[in-house]
Amino acid sequence: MVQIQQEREPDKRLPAYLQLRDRLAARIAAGEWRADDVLPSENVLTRESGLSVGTVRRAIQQLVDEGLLERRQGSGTFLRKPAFDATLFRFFALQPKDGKPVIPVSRVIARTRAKAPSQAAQILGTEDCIRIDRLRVVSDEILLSEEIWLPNHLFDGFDSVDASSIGPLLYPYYQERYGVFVARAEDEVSFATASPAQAQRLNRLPGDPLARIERTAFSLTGDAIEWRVAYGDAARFRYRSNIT
Amino acid sequence: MVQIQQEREPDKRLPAYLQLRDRLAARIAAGEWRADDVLPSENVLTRESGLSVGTVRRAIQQLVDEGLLERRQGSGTFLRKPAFDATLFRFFALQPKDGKPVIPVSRVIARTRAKAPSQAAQILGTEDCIRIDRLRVVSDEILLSEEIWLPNHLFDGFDSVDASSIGPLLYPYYQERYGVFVARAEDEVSFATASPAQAQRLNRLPGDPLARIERTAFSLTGDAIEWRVAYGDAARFRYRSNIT
DNA sequence: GAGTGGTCTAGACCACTTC
DNA sequence: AAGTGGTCTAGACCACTCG
Repeated sequence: MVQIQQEREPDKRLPAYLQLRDRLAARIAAGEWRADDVLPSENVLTRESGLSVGTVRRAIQQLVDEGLLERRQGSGTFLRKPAFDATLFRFFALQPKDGKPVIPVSRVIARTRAKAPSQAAQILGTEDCIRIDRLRVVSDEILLSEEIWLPNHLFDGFDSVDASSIGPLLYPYYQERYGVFVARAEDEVSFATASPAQAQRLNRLPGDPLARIERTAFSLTGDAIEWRVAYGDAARFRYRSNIT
Repeated sequence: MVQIQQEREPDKRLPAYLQLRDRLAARIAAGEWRADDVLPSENVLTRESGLSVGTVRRAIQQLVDEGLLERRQGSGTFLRKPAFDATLFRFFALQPKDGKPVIPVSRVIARTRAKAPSQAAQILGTEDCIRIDRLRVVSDEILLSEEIWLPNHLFDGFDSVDASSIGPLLYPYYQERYGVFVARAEDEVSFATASPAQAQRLNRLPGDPLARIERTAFSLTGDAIEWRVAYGDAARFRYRSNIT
């Protein structure tokens, strides 16, 4: 039932530091370490790999830059918990200004195996998908209505696992149960008006302005592994980003 | 009239590679090289600085990561043109899907020396500012209405320079005329409805839905040097970003 | 004090661009 | 062929954390 996402064989033509990065990424995806675990030290990796410290450091730094690892001088290199499932919500106005982001409760409405809409199918590379409909709720107030599409071949059986075992954040769950590690995502924000169905779900009126957040999530190998679209009250919406 | 932004003296307690990065950043801000110019090679910088190649490379890599420089194997290290003044517009729906972003024409409405609103004053660290009001127009269609605040002490005389000499992009102009190099920016997207004045400017109706983009731009030294807020038709608005 | 990561050296060799 | 950046080595010493 559960299947592990295959990491591609490290390409021998790639520089050594990238090959090591890929091997480490594969071990992370395979669940060898849990969030906040210490990875082997530079010394150990140097011996294991037969490379010099500098090269090992470069492979590790690569994964730090990708946001997967965190280094602490004097203590070690740690696996970071993937936290950006929560980032959608940091951007809503009701979040406390400076405190930790509140993670909304999930209320799953439906999970079905279904044919993905063409946009999702094109991005995910298959029509055979699992669809999840859920609401995100903070203190009894409905914040967001989400529709999530997953390729069935990676998440076989997701439509029938016990809902209570899933929890409010999906990305850690993807990793634990399916070995699919979400490394980065692309968001597109736009504005829309509520359809009657959306209005009912969000406890608003048809025609009310909504913020629309469309997201594609990518694995460590760069493959799209989830497509979702979320709607919420435009008036309370706030989205921050950095440009370089 | 024109004054160059002072780069802070490199802190001797900082690692050598960061001190070199700061010195290079200061030379870039001072206008020593223009966009697409070649910077001195690793070899030259190694001799000049008395550091080893590895350390010099690290300083350069830092500036590459910050988006300022670009390295091309076999030819050299080049100064990139700051291009993200145009990024606001890449996100509007009327942009060609895959082509190069269209840079809208600027129509400056007013430039005045004025007291900044409290938010801008707090971010910029002064109330004594220059305010610029302008429209951004693509093929005779009004896309955005912008209000830009600059600290007067950095941009002395900006309210009275010849408007025709400025051009559609401000950031290159800041660098050329005032030695202020915009290194990064923070955007915040939210939703609003048009006031009568905004509606008139944007050729829309009062109460119409608008996208609001608020931006703070930072110099190489990390100081906020511009605050702006822009409004445009919500229906055509589209904003993309990457999460890691 | 032992172990960790952070900085730095002084080279080597390779791949690529340019003339 | 000369010059550039890209990769890699095999160390050194330092700053920090933790038991």
